Amino acid sequence: MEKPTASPPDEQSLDRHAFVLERLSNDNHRYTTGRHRLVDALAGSSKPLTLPDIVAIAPDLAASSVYRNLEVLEQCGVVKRITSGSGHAHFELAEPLLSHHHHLVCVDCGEIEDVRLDDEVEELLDQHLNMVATDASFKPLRHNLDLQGHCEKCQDLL
Amino acid sequence: MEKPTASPPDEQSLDRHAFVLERLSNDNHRYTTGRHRLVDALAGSSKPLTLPDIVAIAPDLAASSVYRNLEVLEQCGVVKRITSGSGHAHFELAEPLLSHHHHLVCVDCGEIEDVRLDDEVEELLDQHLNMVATDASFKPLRHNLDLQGHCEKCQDLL
DNA sequence: GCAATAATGATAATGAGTCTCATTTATAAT
DNA sequence: ATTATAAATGAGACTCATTATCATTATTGC
Repeated sequence: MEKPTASPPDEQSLDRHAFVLERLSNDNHRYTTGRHRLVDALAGSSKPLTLPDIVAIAPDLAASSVYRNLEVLEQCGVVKRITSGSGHAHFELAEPLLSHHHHLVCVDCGEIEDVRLDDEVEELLDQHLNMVATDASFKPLRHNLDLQGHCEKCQDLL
Repeated sequence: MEKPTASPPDEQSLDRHAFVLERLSNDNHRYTTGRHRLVDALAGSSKPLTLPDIVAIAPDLAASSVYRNLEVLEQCGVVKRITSGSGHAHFELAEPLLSHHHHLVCVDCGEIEDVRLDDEVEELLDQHLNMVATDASFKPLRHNLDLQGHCEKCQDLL
């Protein structure tokens, strides 16, 4: 066989997998097919996914392995965990793989959507956050900003 | 006896309790001594508290009742729940009782501290968030912003 | 005071996430 | 290639924060 991959490896996914491989290797981890599939599932979605979402997309992945791998990938900086409180955590690709953005969190159904802010706003925000962090002797790593409210779907259900 | 309260009821706490009473009454709930104690515990701390924190401060409160009352108070808009992912949720008084602020979340020990941003930054942020929400047909209720990093205490442990 | 109703608290139940461990798979060395 | 070494897998047991249950107790309206 030549290359009967289900999804043709476009340039983007090549870059992505190269990046993931490097991050994993740096920490003496292997880029197994299970992890590959997990990354593909996350990359294939425009929204952050829960564990049931992931298993629904890739039913042959074992839940326990997915949880373990999400943790490994999170520590390597490949995956970001979003804990909005209601039930399951959500997961998405981390910042170098997905550009910096924030979330619209629906308080009704728990779904999460991505949004991006203007660079100038983001920059101003960062400056001020660094200021207040310094005042508190706090060493900042990253910031999270989310907007809670009602998503379009849940507004219709009224 | 006249007024042998442990903490003398200053003006602030009178206001606070009047506010809580109104919010509870509006929803046909009673402002019992247990709920009073819970509000006092939250009001007496400069940081958001976990359930173990609360029970440590007021050991005569039953955990199950505290959880139940936190939920009731949350729905009445008196308490705000903060879920940072690591173990216990944190709780603090909600916005009308505590001025608008954000959080420094320590990724090592999980402690949460309050920070306030300049009004102008906050306003600009709100404007932009409303804009992107409108674009996504999303009805915003509130925003959360937190800075993750290492708190002063945990930096010393290196 | 006397219903009617809500709150309490001890305990059981839930469920998302983690741990275990025997088996499988991938890397490294010879 | 073959083996030796180490990591990954997957099924299920387990944890533990949070919720639900329910009999008892407290509070409010009449």
